[in-house]
Formats: sequence, C-alpha cells, structure tokens
Amino acid sequence: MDTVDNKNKIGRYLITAALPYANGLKHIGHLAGAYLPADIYVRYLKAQKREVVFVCGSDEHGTAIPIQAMKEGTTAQAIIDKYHPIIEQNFKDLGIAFDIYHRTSAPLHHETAQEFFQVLNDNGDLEVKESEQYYDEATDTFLADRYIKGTCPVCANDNAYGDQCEKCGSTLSPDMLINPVSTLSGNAPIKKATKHWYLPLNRHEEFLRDWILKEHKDDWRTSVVGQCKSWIDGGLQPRAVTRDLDWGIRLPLTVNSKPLTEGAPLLAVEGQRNAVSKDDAGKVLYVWFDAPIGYISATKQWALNNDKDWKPYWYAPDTKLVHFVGKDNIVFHCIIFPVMLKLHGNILPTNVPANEFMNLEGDKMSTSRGWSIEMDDYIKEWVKKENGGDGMADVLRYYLTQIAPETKDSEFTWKGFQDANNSELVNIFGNFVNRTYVLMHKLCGGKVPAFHNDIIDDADKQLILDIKASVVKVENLLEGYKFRDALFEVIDLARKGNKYMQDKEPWMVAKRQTVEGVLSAEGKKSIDNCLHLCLQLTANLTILINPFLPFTAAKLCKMMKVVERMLEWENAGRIDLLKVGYSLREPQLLFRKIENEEIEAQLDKLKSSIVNRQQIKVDTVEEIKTQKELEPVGAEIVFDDFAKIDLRVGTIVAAEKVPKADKLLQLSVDLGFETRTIVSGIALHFAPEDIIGKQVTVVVNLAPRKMRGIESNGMILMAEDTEGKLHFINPENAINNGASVR
RNA sequence: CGCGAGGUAGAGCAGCGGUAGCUCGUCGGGCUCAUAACCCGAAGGUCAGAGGUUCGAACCCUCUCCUCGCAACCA
Repeated sequence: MDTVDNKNKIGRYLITAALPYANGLKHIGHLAGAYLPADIYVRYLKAQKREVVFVCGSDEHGTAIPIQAMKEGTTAQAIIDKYHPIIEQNFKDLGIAFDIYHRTSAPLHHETAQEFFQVLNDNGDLEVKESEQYYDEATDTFLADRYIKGTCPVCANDNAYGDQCEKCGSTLSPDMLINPVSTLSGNAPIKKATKHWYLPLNRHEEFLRDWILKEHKDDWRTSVVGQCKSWIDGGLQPRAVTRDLDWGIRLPLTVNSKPLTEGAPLLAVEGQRNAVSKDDAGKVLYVWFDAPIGYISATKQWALNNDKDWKPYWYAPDTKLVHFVGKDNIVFHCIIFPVMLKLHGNILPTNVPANEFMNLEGDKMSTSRGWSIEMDDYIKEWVKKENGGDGMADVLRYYLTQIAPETKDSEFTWKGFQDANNSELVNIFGNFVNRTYVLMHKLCGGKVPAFHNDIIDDADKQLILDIKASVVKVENLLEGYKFRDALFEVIDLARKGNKYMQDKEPWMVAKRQTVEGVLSAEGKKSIDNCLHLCLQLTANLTILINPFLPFTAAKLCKMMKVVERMLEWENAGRIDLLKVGYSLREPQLLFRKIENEEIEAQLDKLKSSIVNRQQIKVDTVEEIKTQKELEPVGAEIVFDDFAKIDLRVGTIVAAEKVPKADKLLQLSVDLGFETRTIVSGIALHFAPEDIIGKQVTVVVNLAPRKMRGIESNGMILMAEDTEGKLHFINPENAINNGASVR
C-alpha cells in the first residue's frame, strides 16, 4: 500500500483515466470504473496541495471508428468530431475535472506517437515479419478481421466475422471461415503478403515477472496481479504494432531518424532491415500502440497550455504515475504499455487500481443492446431538469462510489440509487447539516456560538476525537484506493454528528432551562457548545466530502460563507474553522428526495429502450444489404383488403423533431380537406427543414396512435433501399393535395 | 480439466483458523429541533455444494457447480 508516510517522497503525481473510445456515448459503468475514482483521487491530492496532473482524452483510431462511420453513413472524421465534444461535456457536467481532455487525432499526438515508434525501432526493440493476409482487390485494402465475413466452421452461421462468430460465440481467425467475403466490396478476398512491425513482449518476461509478481505482489489489487500472472504464465508473444489501414497514425517515413528522401532505398539500408521505407506508406500504428501514448501527448498539451514542463511527469523517478482503468484494460496498462515505457526510457506506473464491472438491473451493461444508462442520458434526465441541478450529479457520484466494483462486479439498480439518496444523502448527511443550521438560527441568532471550555464534557471530547480520527481514516483509505470505504467513513461521521446532537438535545435544554421567557446561563452555554461543535463538524464534513461530492462542497462553502480555500486538506480535523460570532446564511436543502414515480419512469425507459434498440439494430453495410435483399414477398391478400386502405397525396407544411425521441419527427401534412398531425420515425434520415414542402403519400384512414404523447393521424409511405436508406413515395409532378392513390 | 477474479441475512458489502458482522431495508416501542434523526428491541444466514486437515473452518487443502473478465489484429 502507498502509505501516508512515504507520500512526502513523491515529487508529483500524474493520474490518467482510460481514454474513452470515441465511437459512441459512454455509460455510467465507464464512469464508475475509471473516471470517478480517478477524479476523487485527484481532488483529494489537490486538496493536499500536491503537484498533480490529471490527463485523459478521446481515443480516436482503430477499426471500430470506420465501422461506426459505415453504420451511421458518414466518415470516420465525422464520427470522432461528433462524439469527442459530447463525451468531454458529459464529463464536465458530472464534475470529472481533467486538467486536460485531449484527443488522439491531434497533430501533437501523431508526432508523439511517431517519435515513440521511431525510438523503439531505431533501438532495435521491434521486429519485422512478413505474413499473408486477406486483401480486397476491389477496394485495394488489406482486411481487418472484422471486415471479413463467411460461414462459421462451428455452427454454419453464414454471417460469422473473421474474429468471432456472434451466433455460437466461437473465437475464429479469418482462415477458418468458409467462403470468406469482404464486407467492403462483397468480393472474395485474396491472400497477399504484407510486412508488419512487432513488439516482442517475450523478450521482457523476466522484467515483468520481477516487476509485477514480486515488487507489486502486495500493493496492487489481487485481481490485477492475478490477471497479469495469467498472461505472463501463458507465454508472451510478439504483438503487431502496425497494420494495413487508412485510419490511424502513419508510420514515420524516416531512415536512421532522418526523413526519407526521394530515391531512398525501398527497403532498409544495410543493417537497418527494420527501417521504414516508402513502401510502407499505407500502414498505420496499431491503435493499442498509439492510444496509451495519448497520455503522454495529453501531458505535453497540458504543459503547453499552462506554460509548464511536461518532461518530469514522464521521466523523473519521483513522479507517481497511476492509471485508472476497468478490468478489461489491465493487460494494456500493466504489461504492454509498461514494456513500451521501459524501452522508451520513461517511468513506470506506480499502481493500476483497476475496477471490476458494474451490471445494471441484473444484466451486463451494453450500449449496443440498449441496456445501459449513458452519462448523456443521466445528465438530461436528472441534472438539467427544473428540480435537478449540480446536486444530482453528486447523487450519481455518491451512489456509484458507494457501489464501486472495487473487488468484484457490482450492480446498479434504480431502487438502490433511490435508497442511497433518500436514506443516506438526504436523511443522514443533508439532515444533519439542515438541523444544525435550523437550530443555530433558532437558538443562536444565526451566528456561530462561542465554545465554553469550562463546561466541556465527554460527549464533546469524543466528537472532537471522532472528527480527527475520521480524517486519518479517510486519508488512509484514499491513499489505498479504497474509495467506497472512504466515502462510508465520511457518512459515518455525519451519523455520529446526528447522534451527538440527539444526546445533547439542545432543543430540550432550551425548553427546560427557560424560566419566564429567560434562558439560564448554563442552558445557554450548553446549547452554544453543542451547536458550535456541530457547525465545526459541518465544516469538516465539507472538506471530507469535497473529493466525492464537489458540487455539494461548493454549496456548503456558500452556506458557511467561507472561501474555497477552506477545503484544503490541512484544515481537516480543525475545530476552529468557523469563527465565533460569524453570521451564517439561512439553511438551504442540499439534496432532495427521489420519488417512486421517478424511479419507475427510469425503469420503464430502460425496458423500452432495449426493445427499440433491437428493432433498429443495424450492423455493417453488408448486413443491411443482405437483410433487405432477403425480405420475402408478403402473404397474398384479396382486392377488398387493399381497397380498405385510403391513400392520399399531401404536402408537408411543418416538421419538427419530437423531444426525447431519436427517430421521430412530428409533421403537419396538408391533405386538401384538412391539415393533420402525423408522427413519423424518419428523424435519422431527414432533417425537419429539408422535407417541408415535399409531397408525400399518406394512409389517411389508419387508426390514430399516440407516440411519445403525440397523437399520430396517419402514416407516410416510404421505400427502403438495400442500404437501409428511406425514400418518399410521391407523385412524379406536383398535384393537388387530397388526391386519391390507387 | 485454458487462465484470472468472485459466489456470506431482502439488497450492497466486511471478515480470511476460535464458533458470523456492518450499512440500507423490514417489524415493534421510545423521543422530537430537522427533508426527521437518534435510542431500545425483534425478525432474517445450513457463510454456493461435497469431501478433507484441525481440539476447532466462512477462513487452509481437494473436487464440483454458478457468475464475470481475459485467451493476442479486441479498446
């Protein structure tokens, strides 16, 4: 464990949180796994006035981005430009205070990653091997496993991918597929030789054994060490550093660190068979290689922004580097990246406090299945609401920390969320602060009362000891990355406050000691002491809760009319934080109760979203094509059935997006005899402003149906092409509205 | 027998050789300044299952079952 004792030897802290992959929104599981614990730790360190930089950023390379682009019918660049700012804002709204949120598409990152590769390659730390890979001649590209489909050799599913069959779950390699087909062109791929650089992890087995299994056997989490042991014992293999793809960081075109000039040798000069040549222009760095270097480029950018030197953070031995990640990321941060760092001459991480996973209402979280709570959704539903506010961000932070999967997988339930808020934040913490304030205003005239040492009793002394003890405990727990326990300790201190006040019952003292409207001197002193200590405790709670619930701490500072400097950790444990005679504000409720209806609404939303997702589930372009082409002819009907359908031509006169619905547009359609409201699920395909004035064909005698609370009176006919794109069915030339279609 | 982590009251977790504990929830009683807390009391567990070591096991060993993760072109 990193004890409090050796913290003074640390010159600076560099804290990283796993780079979110910019192919979609991130959910609360991600938040609980890496970002929230990292943020708590950083806020604590900053309160300690230690030198600390907290870096993160979007990971924007890899195959999944272009695949997501295909799904959304756009470009890879558009995908990352869409998700990067949303994710960044989501973090901000939830109080995750990165010192920099960078992105791997930034030129500075490209340079940094290329330099890194260059150094390793020049030092002979990389190997070059040739291998045969599937190649699509039509599109002139080598195919990543995900881009190849074929028949699964295990279950005969026709839509198995090159890396895995999603039907039977078998792990595959492209060679195992029967009749492989490129998803890019639909053609059969050919085999072609290609050259790749590898990181020979096998050369570093000894180092890893010593470093992880011996040095960090006891101070890293058991699951982390166990996972590493599993990998090392399994035999480390060289890992490809490059790949044939046009989305990513190009290899640095240099020989012996000098730019490659025209006419330079195609392959390597003598003794430099690893050198990159002009032939390698189509290769990029593998995303696993470039992504963690993003921590370094982010640090550089932070230094530029703040006029600091970034180098000590990556080279000085007294820097403490801590990576916060989820358990899926252990191997990259404990084995692969450290090897890279060691070869490049950087410092190694001090700890990698990986969390397990968080389930949701009894099932794994999964964005693709719609079974998740996205940060973006939570913010919209709870924070940016009339009865929401920053406090609701803190509520999520509280519950996620309270159920943090530090030692094993844990589970998020809306009922648990409600209970944690209502019984702990509202009833214990919020109530203590509130009753202290109310009583202080009632019995002490809204001012901090004096403390009379002559009548100090055991209860007072005990409370003071409890405060000081809590500070030490919280500190030790935070240093040991036990955030769940640390938070519990803070709430427990509030619990002790409630008990103390109950035992002292100043409201009863006021009643008992008041004779003919005058409070006795002893009574006054007793009340003063009690409320004085309760107020000092409130100030201490503010300092202790600050790393966990920063918005609440800020609110408390306002109520106590103190500057944020009071939040510095060295003030924790002091019982003279609020000056005697200082007048304080009226109490303001810190948290609100969450009602059953709100929880039920969230549960309904979750259940309906999983249904919707299944309906609109799309995969690659190829898959859509296959599905559409295979759509069978419907069952035969008689003419009378057809005649029942009343089809008319109408003109769209107004269109707007339906709030809180991804796919719905609310349209007003002029049918000649009337103008109707029709809700149509076409928002993903058309912008409202683009379709106003268009003529369409409408089913006018369809029974009305409510969608998202809006009654839809009819249905617009659309044709769907093989790529899943929608087209209006309308008359060749503009005709009168209300015309019948037969 | 691929590897790793985990399976303890309704929920979430701690305990890792001395006979089961914490928080929330539930039920009964007291008190009341408060978005009500606090106090007293109660119900609720064959510590996944089986076997073994031991005077004694939730804790050590063996096997089985279940959950999650990883198994290298996947971030």
